[in-house]
Amino acid sequence: MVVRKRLDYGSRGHQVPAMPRVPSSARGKRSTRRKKDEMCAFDLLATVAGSLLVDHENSSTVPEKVTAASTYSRKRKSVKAEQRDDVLPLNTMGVGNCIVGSGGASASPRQTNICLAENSSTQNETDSVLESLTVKPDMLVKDPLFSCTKASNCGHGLGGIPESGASGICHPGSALSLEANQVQVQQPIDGDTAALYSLVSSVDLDGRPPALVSSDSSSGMPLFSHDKDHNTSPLCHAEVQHAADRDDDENSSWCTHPCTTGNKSYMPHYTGDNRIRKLYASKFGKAARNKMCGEMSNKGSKQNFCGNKISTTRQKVQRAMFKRKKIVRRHFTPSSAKASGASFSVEGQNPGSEDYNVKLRIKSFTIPELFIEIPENATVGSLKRTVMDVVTSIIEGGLRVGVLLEGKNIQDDNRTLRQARISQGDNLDNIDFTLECEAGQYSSPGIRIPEGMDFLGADAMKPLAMIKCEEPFSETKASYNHQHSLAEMTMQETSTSSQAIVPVASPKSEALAIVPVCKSKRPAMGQRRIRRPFSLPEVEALVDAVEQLGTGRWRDVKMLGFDNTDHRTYVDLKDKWKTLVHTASISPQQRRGEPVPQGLLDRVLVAQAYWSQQQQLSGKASGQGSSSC
DNA sequence: CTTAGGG
DNA sequence: CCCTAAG
Repeated sequence: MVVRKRLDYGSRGHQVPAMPRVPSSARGKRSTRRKKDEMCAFDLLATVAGSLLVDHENSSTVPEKVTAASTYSRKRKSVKAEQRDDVLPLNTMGVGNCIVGSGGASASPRQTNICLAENSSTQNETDSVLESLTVKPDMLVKDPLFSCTKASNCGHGLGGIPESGASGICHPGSALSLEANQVQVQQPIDGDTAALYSLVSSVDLDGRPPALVSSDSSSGMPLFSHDKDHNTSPLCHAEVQHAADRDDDENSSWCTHPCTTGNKSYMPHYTGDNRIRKLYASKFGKAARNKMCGEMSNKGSKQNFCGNKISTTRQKVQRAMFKRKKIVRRHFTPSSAKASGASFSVEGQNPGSEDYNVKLRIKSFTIPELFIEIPENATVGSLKRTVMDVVTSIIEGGLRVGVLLEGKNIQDDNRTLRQARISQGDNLDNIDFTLECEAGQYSSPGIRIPEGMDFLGADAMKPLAMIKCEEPFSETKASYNHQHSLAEMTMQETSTSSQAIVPVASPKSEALAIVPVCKSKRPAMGQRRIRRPFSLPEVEALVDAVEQLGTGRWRDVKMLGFDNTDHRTYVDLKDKWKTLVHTASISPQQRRGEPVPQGLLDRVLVAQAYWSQQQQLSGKASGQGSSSC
């Protein structure tokens, strides 16, 4: 193997003497890092997809008019996860029940199931190419509470790394649908259309009914003000429990102090000045920036706001390194989600009076047009995760609820349900809801499952998926069908209007699919790369390379052992070495993650000791001008 | 762009 | 894995 050397590396010898055994003392300094509470896709899905029951029991306590505006935008809250036991694995690929994102050591068991239902008859089920299949996350929650499960590590599959490799593409006609728990809300039958919107909308982003929003006095970060009108609408009887959305299993080795890892002794609320600034800047700042991007570009005022994001040239450079071989070929069109199959049942209807009970249920929630490019050896788990990320991205952007009566969109929010004839029994079967991306917030036009993830073969639960944004113009697109092309062209042509809503014929839904096109040049700017734990072969390669080259030449280490691995930068390798040294220096009981063979760890310690000694010596030598050793 | 080191 | 100062 040839190591290309830089010119300025001429002086150092590369021969590797026998390495002395030296007791290790290296102990990386570490710190606890709390993973951002990210909204779990499952929360979101359950939220959006929650069956809706409109019940008119206590109409007397209900304000006559509830406007949509009063409950539209809610602070997103996570809903306490409940264990569910009726997951419905429908994976037709025979993979069975696959949990996307294991809960790890988190306190509450959380899991997410996304089932893949195959709709197309054209694919080969025996190979593992997830091609042309219908992605259908299917979730059932049995009880009427607003319960949901979640994958504790979901939500941060962002910031993908482009990679070369063949990819398959999910059939554009894929539909993503789910059924979820029920949310009961009470609603006067004579309420406004807006009130109906509100009820649907109120279970949207936070998974909490509006009436309960303000009750969360214990919520951790009171950074957002609650809605003022929270008490104006005691309509919801959904029992919603909330809890901080933890990410307990996100104990990245490079950011977790050994003392704090085992016990989740995080300090969620502690923030020193600096820390608070940083946290705020990096997390909310980023989020805010992203939002700003969407909003500002929506208004066409400062489209390049995002592009000009404060970023040092170094960062750009470093990121550019990842972009070099970008071959992202997944495309996802976040079309509007249509809550289809809404069915109504009417109880005790009393047409003459204002007292009828109307039960209204959204049975499923469909997101048509999911384009996912999938490499040959992607796993089912990776696909699930991808879908999760996609859906999260969609829903996080905010959703707008529309009400369709007999296919016609009811625009007037102030009309009463009666006026809108929604109260009439004979057309209750013809009500649909639409959920549309709010303000074109969707920010992940590219998504991709990296290939080559399963070095060890088996872990379908690894968080493999990643979302990757790319410039719409960059490379040749894989050949999609017309529909895709249309969406794609649309994206390119509406560059100034990320809010543009483009009708796209959807094979799966008779209704018009509305595609809010969000096209910002760099939608995922600032997205964190997905965490990809080093596999054993990778570790071996790293150790090999470091043994030969030493610890100060990470670029060469990369070239020696990871030259064809785009997603590992030399910084990554350096970091991994750091963690390896740390891992090797702690007791095996304290180690987490994929166990590294002790033999390898021993080599790590030896190499580390040797090369650090070499560095010291060379430092001395150069300091003293001349010295031989 | 690379390294080194803190977060 | 991110960020950044410093070569």
